[in-house]
Amino acid sequence: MREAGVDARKKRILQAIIEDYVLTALPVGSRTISRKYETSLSSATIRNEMSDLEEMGYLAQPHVSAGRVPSHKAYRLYVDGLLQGEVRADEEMKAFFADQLRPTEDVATAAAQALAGLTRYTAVVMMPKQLELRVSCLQLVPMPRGAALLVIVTDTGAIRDTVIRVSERLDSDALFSISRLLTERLAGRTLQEVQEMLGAYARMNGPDARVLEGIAALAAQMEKQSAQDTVIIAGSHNILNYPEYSDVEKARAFLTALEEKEKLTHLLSHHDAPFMVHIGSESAISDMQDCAIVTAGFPVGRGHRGAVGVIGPSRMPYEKVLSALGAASHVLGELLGE
Amino acid sequence: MREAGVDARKKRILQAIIEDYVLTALPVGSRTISRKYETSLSSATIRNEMSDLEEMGYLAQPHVSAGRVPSHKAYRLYVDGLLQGEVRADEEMKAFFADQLRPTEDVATAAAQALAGLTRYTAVVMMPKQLELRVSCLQLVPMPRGAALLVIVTDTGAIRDTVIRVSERLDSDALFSISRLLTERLAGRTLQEVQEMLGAYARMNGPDARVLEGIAALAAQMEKQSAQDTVIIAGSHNILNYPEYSDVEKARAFLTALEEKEKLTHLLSHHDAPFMVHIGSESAISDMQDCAIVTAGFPVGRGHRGAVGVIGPSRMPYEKVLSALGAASHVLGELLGE
DNA sequence: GTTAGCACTCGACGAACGAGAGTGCTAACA
DNA sequence: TGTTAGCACTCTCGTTCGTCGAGTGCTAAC
Repeated sequence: MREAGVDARKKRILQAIIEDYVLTALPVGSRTISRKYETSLSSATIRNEMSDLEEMGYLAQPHVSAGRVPSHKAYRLYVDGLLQGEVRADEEMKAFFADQLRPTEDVATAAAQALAGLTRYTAVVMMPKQLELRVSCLQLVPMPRGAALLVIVTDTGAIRDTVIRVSERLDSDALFSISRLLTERLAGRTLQEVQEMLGAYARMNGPDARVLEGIAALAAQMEKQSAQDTVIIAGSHNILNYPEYSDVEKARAFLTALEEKEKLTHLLSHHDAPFMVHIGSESAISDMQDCAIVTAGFPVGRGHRGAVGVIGPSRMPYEKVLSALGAASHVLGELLGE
Repeated sequence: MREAGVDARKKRILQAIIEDYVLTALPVGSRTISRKYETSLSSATIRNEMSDLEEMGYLAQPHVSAGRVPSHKAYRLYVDGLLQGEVRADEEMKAFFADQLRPTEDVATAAAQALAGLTRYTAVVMMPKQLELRVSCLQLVPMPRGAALLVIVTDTGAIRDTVIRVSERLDSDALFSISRLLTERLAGRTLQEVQEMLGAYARMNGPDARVLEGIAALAAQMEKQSAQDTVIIAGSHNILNYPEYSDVEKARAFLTALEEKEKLTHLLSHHDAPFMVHIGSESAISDMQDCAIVTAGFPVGRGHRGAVGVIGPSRMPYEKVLSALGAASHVLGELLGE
């Protein structure tokens, strides 16, 4: 083995192969490259180079008389090249977001949907778990027919609500007094503490124990939900648009794998670099072997970080996806960071 | 044509064919029926009967040497028979619901998910549009860092909220005073009126016009959403479990058709009988030609009716689906009716 | 180092064919 | 008159075989 390096020309050829394959999903032959990309070289020359690249593990042949297909290693080289450069945030994506800024918790959902819609891939957003959430405000809003909406707001701005039954006698002023009392007593406490305190009260208190029970239940639910990373998925069946998944069994396996969110969470929660790209088997999720997962992190306050990602076939226009992700993570960071 | 009727034996045979076909999705031969169902008759006899049934339009042959497949007309006869009898509400389904009674608006979502999970088909819930919604209460809940959660509750118990920015000077008492004032002025008004009134105020009022604008925007959004029937879909990719959709193109067409909710809405909103079954082309949604849609209505108050439905291949265990739907509509009616 | 030429390989596609499933028809039977 | 056995017939499915074409690797010439 005299020459082990990937020289500039090999790199150009490899890039051409990748770009052609991303477009067509068909093995790329030497003639195609010679015609469409490296017009100054003949197909024979390209063949020699391709042969070298195959030996180095960057290309593979589905069978001997087919063209070449880029390997995971090739995508990796290509993507690393992209990540070296500046990732430019996609302006279209940013504009898309700007229109529908709704600073409630469901920005994450909106972001996932926007990303899935624009990239035509599957998008995921991971919101990290938040331990030790402290109650900031607690309010009962009157509703018709002896009901009330119980709202809990935490110091991080998380909101959760539920409808509870209350005595018909309580009018809106009474509910406000109760709210104020409860907020005074409970503000600054963790959800855990709130549950404990209310458990104690509820056993003593007679008539309006229902309210306290409702609060305890909501606090419990809120604590449970916030104690684990949550993953939001959008555009899951975009995958059906790609020939890689023209087999229903594969598509089903993919969709089922998406439902089991643990692995996805794991992948998304170890996110140090601004962008990460997991290609093929690197992702360690079976049923997603020929997928790539491109992710970007964003701050959500208190030093925690969430992540947003796009899942599609390894054959993916990484540059576009990266810039869309850049825009999404930027906007999410602005909305959800401190 | 001497005898035009479907006598009892023909009916039994037809039923056997349908039930076998529902299980296997394979054309049913005369031998199968003679062996598994009508053991006292020979296959030749069954063949004669099947031939008659085919002539009457109840059966079809994919090709001459295959077994028979029930036609839409056959399903129709079968289903009409079922609908004559009592539809027993599925106890498992009911129990499932009882566990997670959450009387907020997302019961509809929960119902759809439960139904999709238990039937393994696609489930839809339609909530009818509500015109002339009147505000019952309006409340600002303090949030950290100069924000507030604005909650609007209507006389029907519908809730919508959004986060708005407010002056940092406003503490929870101030917000309550504003809430009380606003509720006094606006309670009983329609969402339309609220928007008009606030538009007028906001132009005059200086500093806290933001709050009024926020309310007007939320009222507008709420009015827009409630002015049209909304459809909630769950388990859309359950369809991939059935051989009818082993072709990716078909599956994709189906999923795309689901996204366009107008036709679905139309189908679900004309719901007079307690149960309705649309089979095949009856449903008039292309891309769902070999589907059946089974629906049940439920009351949502004010004389309006919502509907819950299950969409799957025509080959469907109608009895089970009907009883699951019965349970779902019963529970939804109890939670959402007056 | 590059290129033209050529033999070779392998998958896709279509035709031919046998096996198997299921039918319709006829004739015999109760 | 209704039921059944028997049989010829039809059609699909899977297999095999041969052809076509795309694309390669190798060699020799530039």
